[in-house]
Amino acid sequence: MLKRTPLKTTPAREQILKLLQDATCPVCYEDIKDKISMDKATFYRNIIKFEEHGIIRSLESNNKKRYYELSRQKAHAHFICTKCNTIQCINKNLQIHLKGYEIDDIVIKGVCPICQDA
Amino acid sequence: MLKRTPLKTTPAREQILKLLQDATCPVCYEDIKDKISMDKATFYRNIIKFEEHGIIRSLESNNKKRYYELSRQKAHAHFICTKCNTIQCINKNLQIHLKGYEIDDIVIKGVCPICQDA
DNA sequence: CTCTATGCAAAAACTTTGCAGGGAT
DNA sequence: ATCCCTGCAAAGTTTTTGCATAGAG
Repeated sequence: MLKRTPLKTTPAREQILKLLQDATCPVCYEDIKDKISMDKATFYRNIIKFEEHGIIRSLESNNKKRYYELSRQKAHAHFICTKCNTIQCINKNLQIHLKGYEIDDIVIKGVCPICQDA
Repeated sequence: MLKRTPLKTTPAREQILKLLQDATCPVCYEDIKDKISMDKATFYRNIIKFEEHGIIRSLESNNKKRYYELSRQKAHAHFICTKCNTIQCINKNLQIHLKGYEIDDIVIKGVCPICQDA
């Protein structure tokens, strides 16, 4: 992934990308900070670089945090539970067209089945 | 709006609700701070109360800010431009069903026509 | 060897909280 | 008279920046 960009390959970058690769849903810094060995400044600086080069996409939950995923994954919608703040990927094909608008992501907000039971 | 709740009617609350009523799209604190005469703590505390009582809904743009609108308005989708961070209301009827999920809002992210030209 | 990347600490941006005083019912 | 509401200042949370050093190509 890095080879196609001017970004140098470093242990920090490999760690971040490996974790994103293994993740089944978008993750935020807090989710992975114990699994990586680098300063938060390094993490965020690399995240910015990755976004600039289209390696990852980001979205924000309603808990103030920003979540990241590899953009290599096929474009898909996301469901954010406003109770537990988890983000799930929706693989159902949702076609939405808005004349003149470029659509990059669809975020559905609501309450997930688990939180509805509680 | 306030009469149906245990919340007392105060000048601060009336100002906030009036501004939300006049707004054509969701607004954040910064958008209206010059148009209201109250401390930001009062603003945010009232926002929280309004949400608790279902008077308003909120959503976050990708600029860290939270945006608010009256929930009295018919439910509708929102388009967030990731370039200029504006939020527009989409009145087109988008029906999305996800078994077991309660859907409260649909947020479409992308690039608006104006930013595409630039 | 050069320029990019990193760590640490401090700052920034937005929102929340503590506390004492004021106001609605 | 009782609680709810408000302003001010300070703290909290997540992300960003400055600066000196380390490391990749």
